[in-house]
Amino acid sequence: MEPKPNRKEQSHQRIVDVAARAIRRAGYNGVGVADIMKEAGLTHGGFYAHFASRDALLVEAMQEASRQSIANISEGLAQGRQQGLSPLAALIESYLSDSHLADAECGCPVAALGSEMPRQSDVVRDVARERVSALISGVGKVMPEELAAQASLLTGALVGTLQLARTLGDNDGGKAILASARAALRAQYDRPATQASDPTH
Amino acid sequence: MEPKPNRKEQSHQRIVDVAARAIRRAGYNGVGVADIMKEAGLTHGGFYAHFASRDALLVEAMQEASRQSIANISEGLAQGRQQGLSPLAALIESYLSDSHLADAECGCPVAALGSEMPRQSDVVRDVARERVSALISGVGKVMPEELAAQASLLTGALVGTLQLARTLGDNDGGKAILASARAALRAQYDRPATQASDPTH
DNA sequence: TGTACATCAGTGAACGCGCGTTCACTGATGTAC
DNA sequence: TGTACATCAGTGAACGCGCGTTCACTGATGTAC
Repeated sequence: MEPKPNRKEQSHQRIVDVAARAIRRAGYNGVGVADIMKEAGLTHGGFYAHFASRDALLVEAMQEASRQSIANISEGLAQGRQQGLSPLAALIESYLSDSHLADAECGCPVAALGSEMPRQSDVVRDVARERVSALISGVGKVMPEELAAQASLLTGALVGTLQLARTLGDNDGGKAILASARAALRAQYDRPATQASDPTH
Repeated sequence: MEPKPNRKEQSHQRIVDVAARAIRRAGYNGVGVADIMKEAGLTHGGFYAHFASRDALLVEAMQEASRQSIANISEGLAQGRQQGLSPLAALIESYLSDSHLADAECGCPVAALGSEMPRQSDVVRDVARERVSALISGVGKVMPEELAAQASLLTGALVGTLQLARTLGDNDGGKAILASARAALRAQYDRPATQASDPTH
């Protein structure tokens, strides 16, 4: 299928990789085209041979960031399984981990960019919407069936709690919030014998 | 104490009011000094007679936005009480209401700016931290005592869920998430006879 | 294997624009007499 | 009540800078013979 990427494709991928990290570190508006090209070992003039516009790069960067984040989460689930955790417990522990607090650059783009997504141009917002929907349904697949109706709430809780912790700081303040949220979520969702709750009430 | 604001104080307050809405609508970087002054009926040249820098305005705008948001939430609690809701149920219903989804400009600044807060300059980030802490403790005061340990998790859930809904859009997609989150939260937290859960497990 | 040439990824100077900030000036407000 | 003057909030032109974008050019890659 994809035998060996040629020189241009390698450069393209390098730019997208750099941008995927840059937007999570500094926000959609936080890094310019010239910075990204420089970090990729190129000069800014060549940018438009790879992308029609800055927005077009943001779209690819969002997709790449999601790909990386999904891989990270999958790895967290696998590690949790080895430790005897349920998939849901492993998700909670890895998403709300101290390392995810500290390393936004390689973490979930929805948490890193949540409040900025509604304000982006149409193409960027479209891909953001898609990544949010995918995150919610991914979280839902990790939950036991009788709790699936709470997938969007749990997703919101994970994303929001991480943001609050990051605002308080990568120190005791932020870590304390994560620890308390992990404990509360596991007490709620991850009891061995879960009595089904009725969300329609 | 404050008998009657003179002309300059009136202008100052008008600029801060405009900015408090602008940052929630367009983000910290979304509106320039000139735009804000224009919307306040002034020209941009006079700005630095009121503020030492753009950042100084952002600090005051954050505080004003929080003041307004706290007033809105208090009003929601009062309305909920009239309808026979518990304080916690009223908070959930008003924070995750369709009108809060649609009207970010007048809503909670933590939800509107959550992912951008960690990236601001020191002074802006300091006030953001303070507002986040105040929001968490405010949420805690509305919760029954045995659930107080979950204040930061619930705050994260409210903030994150609203952001996800806003990204999906002020339409069926966003509204559906809010409705499901309201139902799930009230089923979890707002049962008439709450059996205390043990978050320390 | 070696040479001639076409292709094309990347370079770097330049553009127009909007931003935060500065400053000399204006014109209204309010006080002194 | 009316005039003269000081104060000061607000004006608008100008600044330097960084951004996204364009484009003529360079130099390396790879194919044809």
